[in-house]
Amino acid sequence: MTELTEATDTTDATAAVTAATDRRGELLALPLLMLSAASTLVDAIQAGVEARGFVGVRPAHGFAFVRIAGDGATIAEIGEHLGVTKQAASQLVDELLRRGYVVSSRHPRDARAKLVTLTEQGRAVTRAADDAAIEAAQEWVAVLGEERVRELIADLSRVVRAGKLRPLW
Amino acid sequence: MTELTEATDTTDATAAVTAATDRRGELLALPLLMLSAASTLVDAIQAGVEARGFVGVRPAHGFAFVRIAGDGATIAEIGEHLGVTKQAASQLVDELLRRGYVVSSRHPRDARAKLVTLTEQGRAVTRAADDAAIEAAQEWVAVLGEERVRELIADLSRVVRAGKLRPLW
DNA sequence: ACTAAATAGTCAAGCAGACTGTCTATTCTG
DNA sequence: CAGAATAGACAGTCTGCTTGACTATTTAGT
Repeated sequence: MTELTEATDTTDATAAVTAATDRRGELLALPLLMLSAASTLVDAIQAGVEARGFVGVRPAHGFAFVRIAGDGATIAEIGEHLGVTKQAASQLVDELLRRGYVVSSRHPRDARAKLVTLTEQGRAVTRAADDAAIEAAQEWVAVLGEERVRELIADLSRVVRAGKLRPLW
Repeated sequence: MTELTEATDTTDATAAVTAATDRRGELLALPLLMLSAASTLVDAIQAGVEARGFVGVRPAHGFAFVRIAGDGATIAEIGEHLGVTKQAASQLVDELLRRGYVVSSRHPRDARAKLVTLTEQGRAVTRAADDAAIEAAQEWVAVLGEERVRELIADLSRVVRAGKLRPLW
C-alpha cells in the first residue's frame, strides 16, 4: 500500500528470476486499484443520484434500497446487510420513512417485526441510482470495450462472495 | 442497484433483440460487484493489519500512509488525498503523532507548513498493510489464476484515474 | 517594494451516524 | 408451558467530521 504510480508498467513483466519481488508489487496494485475504483464509482453514483434531483440521499440509503427492494426487509435484516447494529438500521429506516422513500407495515408472520418496503418515490430513487450506476459502468465499457467488461464482471462474480455492502459510498 | 443474484448467468448473453434491456442488468452488476469486492477487501486488510498486532489502525490511517510514504506530505496534502478538510486531516495526523506512526518537522521551503513523515513504526504498519493487501490479492489469484488477475490489474489501471482514496477501508 | 489575496495550520463548537446498554413484546425451543 | 432468543425502541455517549474564526507566512499585483 505504497506505490500507485507503477501500476501502468505491467506490460513487460517477463523477468523470471526477479519475478518474486516484482509480483509482490504487482499484486499490491490490485487492492489499491480496486479501492480507488470503488471510491470513484461511489462518487459517480452519488453525483448521478443528486443530478437526478434527489438530494441528501447517502450511499448507505442506496445499499439499504438494494436489500429492501423486492419483498421488503425487516430492520434487523437491513442492519445485517449494511453491517451495522439494528439500532443504527432503525435510525436509517426512520430517516427513509420521513423522506417518504419507504413505508413500514406489520410483518405478515412475525408480530414483533416490521416489514419495510419501498414507496413509489423510493423506487424512483432506486431507478435513479441504477441509472447512475449504469452510466458509470458505460464509461468503463467506453474505455475497455464490451468484451473486457464482460470478462471483468465474470471474474468479479467468481471472487465476490455475497458479503456486506458497507457504507463505502 | 437492485439485483445482485443474476450476476452469475452472464455466459449465454447471445440474444440480440432483447440485448438492450439485458445489457442494462448486466452492466448494473459491475458497480455492485466492484463495491462489494472493495468492501470485502477493506475488511480483509483491516483484519490482516490487526492480526499483525496493530490495533486501532483505521482505513483512513492506511490511506494517509499511502500519501505520506516517500517524501512525506503536508497536512493539507493529506486532507486532499483523503477528501476531507484540513481540520480533519490535522486531527488524524495528531492521532498518528500520538501513536508514534509519524513525525512532523518544519517544511524545508514553507515556514507555514509541516512536513509529516513516517517513523520506523509507521513503516512497520505500512508493511503490515501491504502484506495483508497482498495476501488478499493472492486469494484472488487462487480463484482466478495469474493470467486473469494480470488482466484485471491492466484493465483497472486503464479505468482508474488517480482519484481520492476515501475512507472506505 | 509593498500591499492584498491566498494558503498552512490551529482552536473551538456543533452535528450526524454509529455504538452500548436497557427495556418490552413476541416467537422459538425443549 | 417455561425459558431462551429475537425484533424493535429509547436513552445516553463517543467519535470523526464539519463550519467558522483566527494567526503566521507566502504569493501575486501594481
